[in-house]
Amino acid sequence: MEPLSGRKSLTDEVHDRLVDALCSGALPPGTPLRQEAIAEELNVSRQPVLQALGLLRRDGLVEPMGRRGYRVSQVDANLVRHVYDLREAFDGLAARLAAQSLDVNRKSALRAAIQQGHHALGSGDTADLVAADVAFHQTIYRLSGNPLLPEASAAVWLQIRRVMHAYLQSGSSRDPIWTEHEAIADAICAGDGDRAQQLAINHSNNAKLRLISNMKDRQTQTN
Amino acid sequence: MEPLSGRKSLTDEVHDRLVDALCSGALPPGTPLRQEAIAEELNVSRQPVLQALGLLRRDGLVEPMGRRGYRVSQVDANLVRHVYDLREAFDGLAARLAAQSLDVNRKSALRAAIQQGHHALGSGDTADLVAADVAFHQTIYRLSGNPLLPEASAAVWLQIRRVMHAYLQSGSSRDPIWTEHEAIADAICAGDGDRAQQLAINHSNNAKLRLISNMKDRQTQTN
DNA sequence: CGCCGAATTAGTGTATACAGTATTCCGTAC
DNA sequence: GTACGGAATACTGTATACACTAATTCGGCG
Repeated sequence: MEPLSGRKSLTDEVHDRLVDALCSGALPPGTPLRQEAIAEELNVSRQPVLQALGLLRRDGLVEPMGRRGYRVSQVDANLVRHVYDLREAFDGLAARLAAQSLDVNRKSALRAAIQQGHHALGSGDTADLVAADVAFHQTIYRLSGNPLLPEASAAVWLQIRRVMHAYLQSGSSRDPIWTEHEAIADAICAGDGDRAQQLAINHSNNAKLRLISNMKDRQTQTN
Repeated sequence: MEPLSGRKSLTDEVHDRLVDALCSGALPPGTPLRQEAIAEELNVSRQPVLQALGLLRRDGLVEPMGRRGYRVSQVDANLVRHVYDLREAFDGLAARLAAQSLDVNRKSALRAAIQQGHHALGSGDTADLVAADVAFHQTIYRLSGNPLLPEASAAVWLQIRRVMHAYLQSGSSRDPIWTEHEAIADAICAGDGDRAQQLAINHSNNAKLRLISNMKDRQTQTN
């Protein structure tokens, strides 16, 4: 039996809740965050909130404003570029390793993830779409067999969630993402590490370009 | 003027102190860690220690043992492989970006780092050698212009510090490292992104092989 | 002598209390 | 009317106190 360590600490729960709020746009960039208000909102003491905010600061989602509380950090095209440069490295590595792995049921795992993606495409719910995308890539990470990969990329993926949510919600095209996903999955199942890596890199690059272009459109739109 | 925010929190200071102790081998793998003892040792309350241990858990340097405290996490060849697979991705990206950057004084920065390395080689102190190696690669990270890179790779580099310290202390050859460093620096200064990336990848790969072989030697030696 | 179960203990995570500091606000001088 | 300086304020971060839980010990029973 596994140790059944499902009982998370309040700090982690607060962290998760804040992450969800930040990535879904419920707390847009610039929003001030005060520990006491959050603690009251979640019915916990300030202590777990303090720690969760410290983690979010490390994740780059939040920045301290002097001694006068925290603030949701801004997102600009430069940040997106840096985030996706890192993602390119993570995804490339993961795809290559996953293709080289000899996990027998990797095909079924990838197929299930793609299935979830098509389901989300059908529902059209933005949150579902983001969740399915994240799940697909986390699946590859898991198949890579490198247990450090998810943790190392966690902060980057939080930023990706935030940016992707805004992108998808703006009503941009959603299909190319999942056709690219299928190509990556095929290469992994075929055991072609080089091709999988290259496709993953291209996928990240395409996403980056789509996002930045979309951001500029939205920016000029609001001017 | 910069905000002069040099005054770090106690949590961060405790974290740094523990990191040093873990990476220098003062707290070898398996050592149990109790919050109260650490707090007393450092003359702080248990609160910053609790938070620092939480960070170390995320970094993978420490693991909780039930409700009976923490323990310094183990190091084995598999972990080293995973750590260096990730390092390969980080270093490759950083070297490529640094070569493409147009920072005018990157040459002097790299030269200074190599200078520090030669100085450490002369002194022969293990801690200095590790510090110089870390500083060299952090310099490349900084030159890459990607501000997320240091934070994203932080946990991996803590593991590297730990492993490298043990390796260098075992009296293994130290020169090849710095000749490889010079080659990487040359490629970056020449603006050859592809070559810099490939050299960085090879460097990481060589280090991985050296480390794993050394670990196996030491293991059979102690049997 | 070994095994089971209650009492003890050791150690964490959370809540509350405290202290300190940057920011704000306001009164005063110029 | 504006600039300066000091008091008030609004936060954070740290220390202490509390609660709870799993491991350990020890006594009774088979």
